[in-house]
Amino acid sequence: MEKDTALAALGALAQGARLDIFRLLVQAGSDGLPAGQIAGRLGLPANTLSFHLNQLRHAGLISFRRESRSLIYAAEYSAMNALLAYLTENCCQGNPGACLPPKEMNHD
Amino acid sequence: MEKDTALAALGALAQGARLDIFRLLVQAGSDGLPAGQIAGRLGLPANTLSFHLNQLRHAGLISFRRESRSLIYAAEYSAMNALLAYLTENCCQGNPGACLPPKEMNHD
DNA sequence: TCTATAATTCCATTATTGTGGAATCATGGA
DNA sequence: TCCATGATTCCACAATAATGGAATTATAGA
Repeated sequence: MEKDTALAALGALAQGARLDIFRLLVQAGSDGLPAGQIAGRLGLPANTLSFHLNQLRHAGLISFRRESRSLIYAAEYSAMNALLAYLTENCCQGNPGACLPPKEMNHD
Repeated sequence: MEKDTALAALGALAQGARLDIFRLLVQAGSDGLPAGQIAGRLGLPANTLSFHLNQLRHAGLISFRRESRSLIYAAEYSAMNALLAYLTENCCQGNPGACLPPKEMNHD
């Protein structure tokens, strides 16, 4: 991942309303949520929400699709995972056991 | 993790110089690096570096210890890991297989 | 085509943040 | 005690970001 991409993503997440929006979408899964529903759940004015959705979108953290009159936003998990990887890259002089939490196997 | 803590950490990382500093320390491991060496490697004026180290420290992402005339800074891995966990909390309606990368076992 | 709804864009105001020069503090050695 | 070194704090200026009112665009139904 490029540094600029990571910076854009971190900058997008470093704001209360946007962090809430992003986590809401992360939790919602790939079905996503229409803008109006996000505004309702978080109590944000439509234009303010729109501004923040744009920031998240430009940072590559969310995407949207139109469904009739609604725009449905969803988290971009690949961007999120790339960011997490960037932060921990080459940690501890290449000995990640020293700092990363023990990973578990998937159970599926 | 508290939202405010996550916001502080993200805000601290959402800046070019600080992202470089933090990643340098993550890579350096728990031995850490003296401020002067960080300044040298990243080409930052001492006072500017000091300002950024303070931001990272207040966000809980790094800590320091004195060793003679040097202050040695080191990444706080627990804070980093808590942040990563916060971002992915309850993802995909509790079905993380849908968005998180497959975890592997440690080999040690 | 007229109206209602969902959402966005434009704009001005306010607040926050980053930067580096100069002064200061802390430590250790002569 | 005096000096050199490593680092921080103080301060003012410049740049960037967040907010919400009003106007605008897109879609669908009567």
